[in-house]
Amino acid sequence: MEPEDLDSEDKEILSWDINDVKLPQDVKKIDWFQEWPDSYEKYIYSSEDRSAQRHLSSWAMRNTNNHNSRILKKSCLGVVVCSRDCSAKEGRKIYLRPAICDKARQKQQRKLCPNCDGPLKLIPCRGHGGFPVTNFWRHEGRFIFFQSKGEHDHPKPETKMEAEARRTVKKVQGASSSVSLKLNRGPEAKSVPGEATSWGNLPFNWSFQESIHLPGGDGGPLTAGIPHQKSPNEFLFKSYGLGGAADLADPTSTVGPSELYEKCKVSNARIYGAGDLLQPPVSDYSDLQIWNKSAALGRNPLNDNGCPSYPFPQAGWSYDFSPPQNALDPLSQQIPVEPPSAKTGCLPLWPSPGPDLYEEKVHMEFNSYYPPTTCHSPQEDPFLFSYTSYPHHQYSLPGKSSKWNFDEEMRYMGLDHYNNEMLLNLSFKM
DNA sequence: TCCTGCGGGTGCG
DNA sequence: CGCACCCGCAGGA
Repeated sequence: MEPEDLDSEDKEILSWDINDVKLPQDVKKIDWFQEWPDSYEKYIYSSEDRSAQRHLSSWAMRNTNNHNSRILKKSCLGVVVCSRDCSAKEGRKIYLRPAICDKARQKQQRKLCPNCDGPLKLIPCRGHGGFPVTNFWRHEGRFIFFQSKGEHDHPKPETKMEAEARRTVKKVQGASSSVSLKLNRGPEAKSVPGEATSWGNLPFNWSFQESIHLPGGDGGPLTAGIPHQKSPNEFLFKSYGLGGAADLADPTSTVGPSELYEKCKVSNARIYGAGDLLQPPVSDYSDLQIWNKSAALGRNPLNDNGCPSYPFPQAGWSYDFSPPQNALDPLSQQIPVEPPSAKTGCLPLWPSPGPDLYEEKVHMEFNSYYPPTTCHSPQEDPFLFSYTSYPHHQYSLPGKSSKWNFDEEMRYMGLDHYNNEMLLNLSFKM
């Protein structure tokens, strides 16, 4: 949003503070959920945004009692690193997610580095005047107001899901090292040549996206040349094992951040709908086919399944179509959509998917098990599968998925399935 | 077992 | 008074 485009009303909406007695209610633009809010940022989410409802953040944020039941305050715990500063494969650093629970965190710090068995150490966050960065959440009417104070002065930890998946895998590994991975593979699953096959390799094959140091980078989180810090392709890399798209996914690739982002745009475009690139031709109604198909089922194909069910179209609401600064919550991020309107003159989502791509999408939606949500976040979107050309990952979830129909998938896709999916993908990486 | 939110309580500036 | 932080509790996954 350009400042000069702001009218006084917009300015008023932007000038709120989380502590204000009265927060703006005439909100015209709700924000994409920000997984990695940093600096002094404010966002207004829909009260139906599941990620916002859960006050999620990929930073390790713990609850802080501010003795104000109206405003939830959370403070950052920093990141757990290897005190030996060891490096995993491809020079990736170990940035673990601090446990939120105090006891669990103490326990965590007694554990050893999963890479080198060295002691772990917690780097506290001191990004807010020497104190941890704080996030504030406040539910007000149809909106959830978010405000962050401070700038994280440490690398990003694993995301919550990565940490959970790592724990899960570790548990599985400990419980039965002889369990055949075949149990987790669908009949169509194929191992990818060159992939490691040990569970023990897991974390270093996928979970340390934050330590990815692109050539020319500053060694910190991905920022240079990229307006957000975590591209969907990073997620694809770590969770979907898109090793086939080496130049996109491989953190050791010589592709620089800007180039990477340019390449990302292709697959991001549909989702983020950002800028000129993302404006689909008005004549392109292929997405509406999906919409209509699903409308027949009485649900919004783009945000159903426990994702915010925005009244769609929602008069008077729109989303900022600039790219989110952070990756979306893969869990439940709705895709902010705006119906075709005189205002934007464009359709909300993918830029210009041709018929073939559309067909592929439909095929995958109905015939393949795919990342379990129809909240098509960039990370999960089956469309990205088509773009990223990685057919190996069209597999079926044994048993359960075989009886799923479209409607059930819409209904049931959630974190658990997501995690299942992650594990399935992990198995491909190993 | 851990996450999350709540709230009582303490200490500091 | 605001803030950071400790602690325990409860509900949930």
